[in-house]
Amino acid sequence: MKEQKYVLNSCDSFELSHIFDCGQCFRWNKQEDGSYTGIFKGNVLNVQKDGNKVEFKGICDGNLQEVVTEYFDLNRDYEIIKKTLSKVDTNVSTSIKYGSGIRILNQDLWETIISFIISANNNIPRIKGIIERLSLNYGDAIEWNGSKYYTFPTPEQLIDVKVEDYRKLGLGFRDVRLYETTHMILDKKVDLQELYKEPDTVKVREKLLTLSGVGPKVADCVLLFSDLKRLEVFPIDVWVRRVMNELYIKNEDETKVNKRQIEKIAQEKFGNLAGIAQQYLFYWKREA
DNA sequence: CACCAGGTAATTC
DNA sequence: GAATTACATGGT
Repeated sequence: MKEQKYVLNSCDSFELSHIFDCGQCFRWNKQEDGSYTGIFKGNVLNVQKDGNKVEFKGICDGNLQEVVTEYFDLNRDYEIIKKTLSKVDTNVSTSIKYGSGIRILNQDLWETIISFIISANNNIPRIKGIIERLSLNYGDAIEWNGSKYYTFPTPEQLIDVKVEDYRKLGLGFRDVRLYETTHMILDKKVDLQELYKEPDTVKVREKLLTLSGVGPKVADCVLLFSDLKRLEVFPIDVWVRRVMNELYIKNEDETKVNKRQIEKIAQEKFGNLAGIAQQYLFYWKREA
């Protein structure tokens, strides 16, 4: 673990607020100076944007440039993606202008699974609080700039944690799900390393769905937001259902809109970029 | 004091 | 099988 710094001199499609506030991640917090500090994959990092320059500094195990390139998916050309998606229609084009600096992160698979199990029927401030308490209690402390940060606990660090312990941390009814899924992964009933090797997204999805507390929505978020990175996946939550109904279906009662219908439209309009389109639409609708 | 929050699983029809 | 309901917790 060593202190490192890396500066990116040109960066199209990179806005801190778009990336960190679009609902894909829970451990990045805005600082008073406008920068963001976060903990991911055992690293503590502060990201500051100044004009067209992005400065990354923090404590990192490997080479910071490589770590950042991977995590922020910097080798993917979002300008081309935005150009393609903008052609779909004016609504999508508007949403892209609104969230022009969004990038979908390559987050740790295990952490993403647990985080989105916690997200079920929950709100973002509370989700963040629960994840912080989990990390504080069971993760490793990393000191940086006079503050302590806590890594997200590994499955092994949770091996002896009981359902009641989770309940005390304020997890609510998700306590059992977290316990069961942790042990399914520890026992390799679902082998996370194997998931990376499976090219068929449908099969990976089926495997994720066997985990406790993982339903269609959570599985899709994991496929899209983790380093499984399946950009064709289109998670449907209340916001996405709302915006898709408003734009394309126009049913009187959005809660009654058929999920298959939304998936079909998303596939037809956005194809293998559906997940990215979902993020622009979600961010646009939630912020507006 | 109802109602909601990036749903899921169990139950019921 | 599709539709309904319980599930903790903290904030309006």
